[in-house]
Amino acid sequence: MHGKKLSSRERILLAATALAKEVGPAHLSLDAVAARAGLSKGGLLYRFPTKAKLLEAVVEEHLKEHDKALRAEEESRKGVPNSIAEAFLEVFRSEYRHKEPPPSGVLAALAENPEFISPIRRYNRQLLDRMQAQSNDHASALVTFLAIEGMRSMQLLDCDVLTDTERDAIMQRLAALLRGVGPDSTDTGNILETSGH
Amino acid sequence: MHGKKLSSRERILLAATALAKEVGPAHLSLDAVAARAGLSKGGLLYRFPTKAKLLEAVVEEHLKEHDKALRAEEESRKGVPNSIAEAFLEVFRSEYRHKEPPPSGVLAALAENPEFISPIRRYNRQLLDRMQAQSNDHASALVTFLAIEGMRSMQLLDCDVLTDTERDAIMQRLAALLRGVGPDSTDTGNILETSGH
DNA sequence: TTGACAATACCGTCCAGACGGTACAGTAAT
DNA sequence: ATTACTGTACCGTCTGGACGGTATTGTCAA
Repeated sequence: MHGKKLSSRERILLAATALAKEVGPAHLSLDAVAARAGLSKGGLLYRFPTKAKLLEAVVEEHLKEHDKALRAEEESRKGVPNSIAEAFLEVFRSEYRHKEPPPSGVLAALAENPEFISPIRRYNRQLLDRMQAQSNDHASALVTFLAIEGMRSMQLLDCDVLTDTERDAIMQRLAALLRGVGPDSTDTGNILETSGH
Repeated sequence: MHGKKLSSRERILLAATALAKEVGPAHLSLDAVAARAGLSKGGLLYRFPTKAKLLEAVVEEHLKEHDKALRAEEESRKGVPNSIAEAFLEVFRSEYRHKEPPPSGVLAALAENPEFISPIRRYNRQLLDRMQAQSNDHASALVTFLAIEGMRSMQLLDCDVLTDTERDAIMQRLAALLRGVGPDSTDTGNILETSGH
């Protein structure tokens, strides 16, 4: 197991996320975060001088972590068409397999001030651009992105209704979409070969 | 224009939703709702004895409205395969065309207490069951549901990154999926294995 | 017809507690 | 000396909600 000792910054960020889920995003208090992270309120405010800074860091950290995982998956697929969309799918699959909890801290940030999630908006837009730039079927890439965002959002909003079977079926169908199987695959059966222009 | 005479209940619910968006879901206060709805706090508390009851009503109202729109679309498609998924898609399209604001009140309810959205979870589960019960291609219905939920969630989370062109492309692709365009839709189990050739 | 009462739909005030943030003195390790 | 805190005390503000009062309308028996 990862019996690592965490930095206080990490402990604070984890505590914030855990508490946001437990008490509801609107009731995340600095006192509670400090207590949960195992330090005093003074110590917490030493690291993050305001609640806003703390929540910004929560969002930033989430983004950094997700990007790291995505780049890693991308690396192992260089050159393959739709590699980014496939990597995105795989990251979600992996998150799910490892039962990673939803980033409820992000929800707390949003609840506090909707502006706090604009880094995520920027990131997602860039991601979408990169996806489409190396895809020969924009619509499929888009649908994949959206369906996965849908699953992620459902988890984030504590509103997941899918069975494991359904989730598997979806992921398989998305993988098929990305490989060009599906509508008009009969007359464009050479997608894989003609991808490199 | 429309009828002007709204009941105080309606005014309150609308005020709550509008304010949740303006001040951030976590900062929705009874005082502000009362002021916006044009009555006193006492009056508000007369209609909704607690904040919890108010937020429950917000969620319930949202669900009722959505269900009404969905049933109407369904009605005009009786018997057609995938009619529910198609109706679901059409409801979203219509919401978007009419620029209906996202149900930010629901977000305030979630921020206050994640339990408040469990009616939505139940509703979505039932909807999914109904969708699949009259579909011959479960995976397509699921993907449609998810992609639309994805778009809806992005709007709700103030995180929409799609251009109008992209949204159109997605909806067209989803419509095609639902019509069963493409290869046989009976068994998609081993598509992955047969893709490399 | 009238007087008594009751239900509906609020208004205005007050308050205990929670929360974000400040201030500051002290400590232990580097 | 600096960094990274701890611990306590405190302040101003906001907020949910309780409470008592009020205006209007309706009901119904005498």
